[in-house]
Amino acid sequence: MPAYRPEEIEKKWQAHWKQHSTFKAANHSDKPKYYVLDMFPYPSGAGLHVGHPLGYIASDIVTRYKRLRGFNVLHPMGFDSFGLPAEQYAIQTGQHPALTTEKNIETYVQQLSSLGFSYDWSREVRTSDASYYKWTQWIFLKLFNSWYNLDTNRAEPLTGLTARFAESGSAGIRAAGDDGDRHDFTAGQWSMFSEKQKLAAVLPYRLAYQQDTYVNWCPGLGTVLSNDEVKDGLSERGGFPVERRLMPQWNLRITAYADRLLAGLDQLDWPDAVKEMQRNWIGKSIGAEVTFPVMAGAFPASAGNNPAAAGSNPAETGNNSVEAGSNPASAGNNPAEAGSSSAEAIKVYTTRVDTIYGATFLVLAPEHELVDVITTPEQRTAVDEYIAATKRRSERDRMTDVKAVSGVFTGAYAQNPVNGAPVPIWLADYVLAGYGTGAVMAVPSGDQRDYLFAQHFNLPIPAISDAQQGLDQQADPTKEGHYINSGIINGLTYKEATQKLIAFLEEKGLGKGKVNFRQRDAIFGRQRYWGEPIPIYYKDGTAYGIAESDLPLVLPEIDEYKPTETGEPPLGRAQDWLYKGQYPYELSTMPGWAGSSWYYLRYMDPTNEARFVSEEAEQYWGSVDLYMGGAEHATGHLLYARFWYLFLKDLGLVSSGEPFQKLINQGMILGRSNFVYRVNWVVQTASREAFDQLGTEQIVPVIFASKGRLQTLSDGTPFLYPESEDFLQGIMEAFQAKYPDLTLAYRGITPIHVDVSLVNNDILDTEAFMNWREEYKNARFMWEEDGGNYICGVEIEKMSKSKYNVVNPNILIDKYGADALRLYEMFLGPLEQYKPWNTNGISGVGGFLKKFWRLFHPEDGPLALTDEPATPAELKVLHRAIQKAQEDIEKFSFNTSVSLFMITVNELTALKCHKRAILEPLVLLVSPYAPHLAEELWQELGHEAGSISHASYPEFREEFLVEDVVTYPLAINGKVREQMQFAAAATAAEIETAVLASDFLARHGEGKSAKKVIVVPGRMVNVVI
RNA sequence: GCCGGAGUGGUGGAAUGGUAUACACGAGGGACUUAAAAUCCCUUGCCUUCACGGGCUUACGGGUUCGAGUCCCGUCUCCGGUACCA
Repeated sequence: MPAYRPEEIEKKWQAHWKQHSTFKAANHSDKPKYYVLDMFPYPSGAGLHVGHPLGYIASDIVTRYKRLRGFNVLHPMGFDSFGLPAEQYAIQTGQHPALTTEKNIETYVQQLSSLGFSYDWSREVRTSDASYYKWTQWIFLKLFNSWYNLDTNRAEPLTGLTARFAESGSAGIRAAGDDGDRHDFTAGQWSMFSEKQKLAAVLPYRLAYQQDTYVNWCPGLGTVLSNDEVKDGLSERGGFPVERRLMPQWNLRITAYADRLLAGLDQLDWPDAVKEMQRNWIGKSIGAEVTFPVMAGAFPASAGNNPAAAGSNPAETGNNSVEAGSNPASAGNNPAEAGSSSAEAIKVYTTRVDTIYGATFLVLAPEHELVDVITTPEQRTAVDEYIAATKRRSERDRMTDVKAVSGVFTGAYAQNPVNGAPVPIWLADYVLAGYGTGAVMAVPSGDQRDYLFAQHFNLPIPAISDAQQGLDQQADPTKEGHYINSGIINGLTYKEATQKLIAFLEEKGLGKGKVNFRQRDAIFGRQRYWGEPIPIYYKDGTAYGIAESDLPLVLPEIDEYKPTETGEPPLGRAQDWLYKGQYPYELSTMPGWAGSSWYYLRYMDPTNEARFVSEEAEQYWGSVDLYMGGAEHATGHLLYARFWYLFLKDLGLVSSGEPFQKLINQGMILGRSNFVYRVNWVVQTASREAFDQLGTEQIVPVIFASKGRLQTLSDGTPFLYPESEDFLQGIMEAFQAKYPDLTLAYRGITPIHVDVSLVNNDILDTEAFMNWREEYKNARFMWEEDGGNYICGVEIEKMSKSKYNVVNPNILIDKYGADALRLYEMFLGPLEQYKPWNTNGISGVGGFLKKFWRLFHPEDGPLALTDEPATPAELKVLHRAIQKAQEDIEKFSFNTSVSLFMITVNELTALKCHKRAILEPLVLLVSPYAPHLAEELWQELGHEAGSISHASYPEFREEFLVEDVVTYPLAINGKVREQMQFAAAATAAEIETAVLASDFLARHGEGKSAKKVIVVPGRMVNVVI
């Protein structure tokens, strides 16, 4: 083969690999194992753009490198093939989502194959295949039939729990979850329960449980969404508004694992950013739960509509008062006498129990269950109105409107448990029903939100610490100093006070230390069609798991993919879809993250029909050694997958501690958008008649101004240079001549995205542009003043179809080859960094590949290598390359490896080296990056076809790098002035003597003498004067 | 606000505390060619000088050090995440 022809050799080797299953991995081997995993894609209709393969290329390089280093590597690929877009498309077109999905997967497989990835395709999984989701459903049933025992700190089968119920009732059982949902019973009562009652009693213990839950309901999509599927109050897919709604939902008790998910992060080799995001998401906080008893009876201060209006107005004692008397109890009407304790009590959660003496009011979430009970008749109307108003405000409003203070007084008072002071109870939507107890003790001097609230409603803001400052301006949450106005903790420090208060509250039974998590249980149902059916049926209104032997529960065919007329999920349309012919199935399906939470396990043993993965395969492959994927999955997929893994581990079904040992987030490749600048016109008619006469013809000239014709204001508004406006004058005059009844006026410039394929080096192909859009076919251009080109504007944005900046890898592969594309994507910059795409640079790596080829095929002739022994200079080039290529790949620095290869080839070209002894090892070095080229050359070198994939990496030998002579930079006070050569063996003292003996100082020392000489052996010499 | 990360030529970027700007793109000049493509050679951080050379430069201001793009303190800007979380 003469010249380098990627289009020929790449097809040849891709076919060879496929035919010979070159990359098939065995589940048994004497070699050490290595598992390289890519986050599997959702097969969208748009196919891959150049940004998608970045991570796949990097992981493929590691895979091929590890094979050369003697590992048995598992490197699979599959498809996360359940999902919303296929279903939305199905609703519009009636086409079954399975068909679109199948078609899209075909495109993906074709695109991935054309990049030369070394996947073991025999292990491909698809989450929408019944043979796969059978096991997703099976894991769900395991969750359904398990509970979390806090005494053993792990999940256990439900059978153990019911056995304990039968023996000793519910007493003494500590289970993860909310005890408030459960009821106490004795063994005797349990034995008297009906089956239905037993199941109802067990339900709140299950790890997969059904409960009325506040959900993110998205009317636009007709389904609920998880928190990580909602961005800024809109659905991530489609951008529809999302609202809060109370609905019965399936949940997974991920909160049982919060502590273990948090602790496990410490051992993982993951990016700090991702670990930190997971920590924040789990949101562990250590604090205390404190009980404030509600005061019963008509309370004098509640006579008015607002406590501030009543005679005992606490605010009158001063917003900034530091007197103990700022407590309403000391005001005129002493409520402590009027009210006595009632049966009700409000539990608050606080991380700052030390500030409790500064708690001058309580705030409940509007959804709090006691609101109805405690609201006084006088306040009833105001409270009802406030609750209604809160409901009307969508989640979105609440988020964009954070600063606005709103709230309402309930008329009720509670008693501060540490000093008996009555504190008014308010409602406000800044308190969230879903966190802590849904109630807070407000400490306006220590918390800014409480401060703003107190200020707005004129409530007192007493200081509680001698270190607090600026309370007339804002809250001061300091933990420094000593407490004041604080009863039993006066004079104490933060630590002392916290301990003393918790002890005091625990003794009185009014509080206890408590750990809280921000994380909620994961809502597991979606009211959609294209997902795994939840394997639950209903008998007499009670949920039962279907028998494992009846799995998979196959997704039924339906006529339309929309909700039913009665508002049930699409599965409600399925005809005769009943368990055992009589019991209705659960109609919601699993969320998108169900199938992706365990797919990496299925790859280990993808066709096993008896088990989700065989014990042997699971134990052989263990956990994933390298997981490559996008940072957008930091708190979704990566958390859920860890949760499922810990659960499976509790049941003894998997053997490692964590599923993904090392994680790398490849950075996003951004698009480089091009803009043209259209001149805007306004046409004014003299009369209505003049306008009517025009008809429909296009009369406004379409003019585009080149970038050099524009200036941009600091806010980004573009406008024409005045001299360029003269250009428009002629056009306006010509227009005037043609349409005397009309006037044409210039009204600024609008930048418009232009397809990047019509642009080269920011120069617009104006011919192609005019053919691009019908309305541009008569466009005129204001060229650059000098060159006569049309220069486009540039912006770096996310790649997307609507911005016309998507670059299709297929086109680049056709033009430059897959090896060039692989190299170029790696060459762009550090893997983890966000970086813009610029197709222009690819010619550089294209040139490199040709040069590399010419080392073997001089003048693009036939293979012509000599068997001459290599010179020291050539060996040095080779072994430096071996050393550095290894180092770079081990630290995932692929961009520097590519430039290393370029330097190496440049140097060998300069040395006119065509020696087998040098070039054969070089083929191995390059093979992970440019596998097709390497295969071709390897075969030409006389090796068996395809054998390079399992050859051995060349061995680095230090001795070839040893130099006899080292060139040292000589510096004066850190500034390099000259170079000098020394024998490699020279000692620091010898070098110092030689430098001082030379005329170096005389020439650069400004007549001063050396104070000190620093010699760094092998590095440099610095003379201090 | 809080938590991460990043600021180096016209551009993407390189640099275990030790010669800043490797490698590549782009640009300019030249060779080959009827021409173009392809290929090859030279120049290319800024200022100064006919030249040799000299000075300056890693967002900005300080500091540590014989020596700082790299470490420390402060400021600014950009990107990502997250938030009435009590």
